[in-house]
Amino acid sequence: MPELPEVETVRIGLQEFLPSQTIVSVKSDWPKSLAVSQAVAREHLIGAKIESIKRRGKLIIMPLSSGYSVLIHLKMTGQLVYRPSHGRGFGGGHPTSSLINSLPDKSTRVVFELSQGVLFFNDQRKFGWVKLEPSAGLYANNAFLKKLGPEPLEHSYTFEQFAMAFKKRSKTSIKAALLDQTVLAGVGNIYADESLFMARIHPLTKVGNVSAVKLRRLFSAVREVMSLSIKLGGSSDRNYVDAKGNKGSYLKFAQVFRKEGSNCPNCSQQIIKIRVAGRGTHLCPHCQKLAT
DNA sequence: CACTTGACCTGTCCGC
DNA sequence: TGCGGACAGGTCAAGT
Repeated sequence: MPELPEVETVRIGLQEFLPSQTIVSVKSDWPKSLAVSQAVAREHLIGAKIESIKRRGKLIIMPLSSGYSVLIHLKMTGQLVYRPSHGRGFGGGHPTSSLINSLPDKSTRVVFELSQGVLFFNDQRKFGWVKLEPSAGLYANNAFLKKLGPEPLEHSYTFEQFAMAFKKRSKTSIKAALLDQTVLAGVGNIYADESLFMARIHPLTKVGNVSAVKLRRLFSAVREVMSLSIKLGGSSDRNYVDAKGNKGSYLKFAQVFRKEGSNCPNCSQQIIKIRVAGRGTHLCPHCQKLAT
């Protein structure tokens, strides 16, 4: 479920509470969720201090004082929810409008007991994972990180980089290329569909058949759509919540995603759902014509 | 090599 | 109400 805007929203939430806290204990009941041996955990995880919360693509990275970093991938249904210890609320006197009432629950896979609270990693489908790797050379050594394409929201990211990466995928569909994390990092199914609609490109269009003008429009659309979603706290279908357990509201503003059967906001023809690159894909067949 | 498909899991929804 | 099958926002291994 979580794509770049959701993971960034989680990161922002964790950043508020976790840095400088010490990890007291870590427990897991599903080995694949916590891919860290007991010995390594004892040596480099327990007793270490969390220094900061970073994000790369859809991956959360927490550098520790031990010289190791905790890596967390939420995949489809992962949640990272922080609960402060008794007497240490979220502050401001506001009640926490959390949608998750009591934790742990039946999808809790990993529990991090911290010096001032508890961090829960919940994951209904068990696709997500927590790993621990040395911080030195992490971005060059980690198999996932070293293949990851550029961050689309970095100011330094240019259209030329974007176009260059797509050029190498000229025979595949534009949607498959957008979802390819080695082309650019962080786009998933929701933002692929929304970006392609905004750029008026049919998802099945071969990359090589997308005009320069439309490719430039797509570059802007990806950044616009994901920036807006971060402002709105991401997209919540049924699983996604942020670090406090709150849902995001982006889907209220979605133009085509899960809108099949309703009218296109641009031309009022019916939005349809098809299958592209093995994924449910939403588009307006009138606004997004297949270029050949 | 580029590209596509199935597997990893649980839960929900839809049609019979 | 019960049951089978399709499907769900991600990524990797294995296939063509």
